Parts: sequence; C-alpha cells; structure tokens
Amino acid sequence: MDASLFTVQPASPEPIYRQIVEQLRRLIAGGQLGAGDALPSVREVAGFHAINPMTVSRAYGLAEAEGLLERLRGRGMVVAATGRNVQTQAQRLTLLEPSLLMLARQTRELELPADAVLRRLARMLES
Amino acid sequence: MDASLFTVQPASPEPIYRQIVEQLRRLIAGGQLGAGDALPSVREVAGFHAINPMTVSRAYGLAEAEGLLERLRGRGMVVAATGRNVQTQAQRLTLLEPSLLMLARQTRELELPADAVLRRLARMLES
Amino acid sequence: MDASLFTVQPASPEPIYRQIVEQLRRLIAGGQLGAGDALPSVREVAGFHAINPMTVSRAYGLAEAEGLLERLRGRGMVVAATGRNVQTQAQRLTLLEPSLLMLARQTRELELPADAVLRRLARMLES
Amino acid sequence: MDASLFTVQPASPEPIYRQIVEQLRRLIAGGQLGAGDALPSVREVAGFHAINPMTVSRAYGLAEAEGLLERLRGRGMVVAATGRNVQTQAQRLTLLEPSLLMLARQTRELELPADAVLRRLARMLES
DNA sequence: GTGGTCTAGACCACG
DNA sequence: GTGGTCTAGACCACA
Repeated sequence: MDASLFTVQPASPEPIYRQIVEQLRRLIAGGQLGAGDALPSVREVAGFHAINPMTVSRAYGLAEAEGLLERLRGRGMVVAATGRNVQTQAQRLTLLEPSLLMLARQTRELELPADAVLRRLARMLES
Repeated sequence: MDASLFTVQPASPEPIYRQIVEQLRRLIAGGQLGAGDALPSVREVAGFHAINPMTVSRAYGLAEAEGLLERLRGRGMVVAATGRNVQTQAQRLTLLEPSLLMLARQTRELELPADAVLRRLARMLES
Repeated sequence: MDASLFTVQPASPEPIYRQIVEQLRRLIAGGQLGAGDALPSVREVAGFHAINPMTVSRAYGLAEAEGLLERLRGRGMVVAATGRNVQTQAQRLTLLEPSLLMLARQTRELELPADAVLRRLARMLES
Repeated sequence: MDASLFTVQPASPEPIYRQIVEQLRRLIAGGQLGAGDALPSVREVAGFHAINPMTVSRAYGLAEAEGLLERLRGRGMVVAATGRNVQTQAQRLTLLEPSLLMLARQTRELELPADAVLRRLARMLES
C-alpha cells in the first residue's frame, strides 16, 4: 500500500488526525480515491510518518463515521461506495474556499500585488 | 486605536494568540504598521473581539520577544524600530510561501485545474 | 524526573516563569542538561514548588521559542539538539556578566573593600 | 545637583522606584551620602534618566517613610540625621548578601570554576 | 500520562 | 489609563 498517500505536518497547529481526514475528503472528492480502493494500514501510515498509530486510527474512525470509508473485516479500510464520492468541479472549488480566503487575507496584509501572488501560485501548480 | 486591526477566528485550529502574532508579522513586513506606530491596547482588542485580555497580552508579549514590538512603560505597545521592518516584495512573498504550498497541495488533491483556481483567487484579490 | 531541578523564589521581583527560563539557559550552557535530556513535567514542577502549572508551561513555551527545548508530542519536553548547547567557559562567563556588574556597583555604593567581598564570595563558592 | 547619582535600568524586572530606594540605602550605609546632604530634585533625576517624575517622587517618598530621607520645606530632600546612617562593614556586607547568593547560585548552574569568577570580579572592582 | 489554550478575576507596576 | 503576573479550573490534542 502507499503509505505516502498522506502529507503530515506534526508541527502544524492543525491536529494530525484532522489533517488526514481532510486529505481523505479531498482525495475522494477529486476522484483520486475511488469507491472500493484500499487504504494503507494504520501501521503503515504510522510507521512511515513516525506518528502514533492511535492518531491514524482516530482519523480512519472519524472518516468512517463521516461515511467516507468503510471497514471491511480482514481487509482493512476501503473507500465507501456511497455514490456521491466524486463531486463536480464547482463543489470541489467550494472545498478550497477557506484556504483561498486565508490566502487572500494574507496577501492583503502583506500588501502584495495580486499578479505577483498569482504568478507564484501558477508556477507551483505547473510542477 | 483601531481594535479592528486584527482578524480573529476563535473557531480556527490555530490558537488566537498566534493568529495575532502572525498578522502582526505580516502587517509590519508589508509596511501597514511602521516603526513607532501605536497598537490598540490589550483591553481594546480583547473587548472588540470578545476574547480574554490575557490572550491578547500573550500575543503582544511574544511579538515583543520576537523584536516586532516594543513596550513603552505605562503607554502601551508600539512597533519596534529595528530597521528590518518593511521588507522587499520578495521577502514578503516568502512569508506567503507556506500558505501557497498548502493551497497547491489541496488543489492537486482535489484534482482541480490550475486555471479554475487561479481565476477564483484573482477575483477575490480584486475586491 | 527531578522536579527540584529549579530554584523558585516567589517573592523575587523577577517573574517566576523568567526565573525558570534563565535557569534553563544556564543549566544547558553549563552542560548539566544535555541534548535530549527529559525535563520534569509541567505538573511535577508546579506541584513541587506549589505554583500554577500554567506558570511553568509558560516558561517551557518561551524556552521552546528560544530554541532551548523541544516538545515531543505527548511525551513532554526535552533539551533541544541545536548544537550550540554546551558553551565554552568564556561564553558562560558572559552569561554571568550582568550579575557581576550589579554586584560591583553595589559594592562601590556600599564603599566596601574589594577583598572583603571577594573573601565572602570565595567562602560561598567552596560549599 | 548630581542627577547621575543613581543608576537606573528601565528594562530590569526590578521596579525603577525600588532600584532608587535600594541605591539610596546603600549610598547612605556606605557613607557616600551623609546626614544633611541634599538630593537631586525629582525633576532633575526624572529628566536625566528619561523616566516619569512620579516614579522618582515615589522612591523619595518611600525613602522618607523608611527614615532615610527628610523633606525640608523649600529645600527639597536631604539625607536624614538619624544617627544610625553609616553602618559597620559587617552590616554593609549583609546588605550585599542577597546579590552574593544569587551570583553563587548562577556560578554553580553554569558549572564555572570559582577562581575564574573571582578573578573576573576582582578586575571589575579595581577599576 | 504529556503539553496547550482559554477564561475569569485578583493584584502589581508604571503614567 | 497602560501592560504584566499569577491563580484556579475547564477542556483539547496526543501517547
């Protein structure tokens, strides 16, 4: 399994388990994880990122409660088959809204010209 | 003083005191707060945002330890005269880097096309 | 852990949290605390000295911001591995300079002969 | 009058008014200020050190309450004629005791050899 | 168990 | 009026 599926930043103020849940939400909404896809095991993720297994387990549990994942006995967690997995582009843009608003606010506070920020972001998105 | 200088989101996972410190860092780097400018008093900020004065005080204290602010005994806090206050546009773009990286990662996770995101951000930055 | 690592004087005009930070600075500079050493927990120190846990926490937090300590999530604070931990004798003498200057000034104000003061200090340092 | 009689450190955690009172106590105990000697006016001291006149006034008031100073109408403050002004060397060494203890503790925390500290202090006391 | 954040409120130092 | 220190206690995140 690909334990590097997630990006984890232990120094972030955002709790690790929530970082994982939100990445799951986006990967499923974007279609990179489709219904029935298997997830890396708790131990793999924990080992790879040097975090506590309980933290990963908690993230998976919350994602399950949210209907994103399903627990298959003996096979681990897989992406749930709820039908509304892949979302339209407009819906996915909505999931990005909070981060966009934060970026816009910081740009204004830093008195940065819009085009400089847009150019920098465009270059990032190319690679 | 202008107690609305800061934007505070109590629901954010980022601690309030750190939200304030980071806004201060950006406002000073961007030149919107210049050396010697007086800051709104702890009590004003606390009252305006309905948060505890100690939370604001903690932010001001950390900003002081960081060399961003100076305390004038009995008169309040002012922006420090450290010389490195206003930064070049390139330096300010660097302060935006973490948020840009986060946005780029989320865009990729959501499988969103770059131009849709850039257009949405551009519209936000216009207003 | 050894909660008696610190000496705390609640009656001193120097804030308790700063007393702790400065002792940490000296204990690390002197090598009595080495990189990776675990510190007594906030609750232990607070209980031992009958002070509020938040006061200790504040000291640890400042020491962390200063790069003296590192936080291991869920496991407590340890001395940071920054490389500049143990300092030369000359550097450590520099940390003593402010206290020496204060003592010299007071000696002069009291019109005390140097040798009387030096003899008194020598006897103290023996024990 | 000599407004430079006092040394004032606004950044010290010790309140300024107490810095002044304690210097007065030492200067009188050591005989550098004798009964009847006039003190610099509140305004002179405040102007010279760029501190608030109220702070100086408060120090003088406390020194008066302590019997160190006397207020002479129209002539300002003078050193009181209480007889026990100049103290024996042993008494004066006692006034130095707290600072000596602090220095000894810091020396131990820094793991500094006694002779290095004593030599540094001796050189300071010569000049 | 670890540290962290926030609150409400008392009291201090300084102007 | 300004900021600062400390307390007591609730609640959160993580192991």
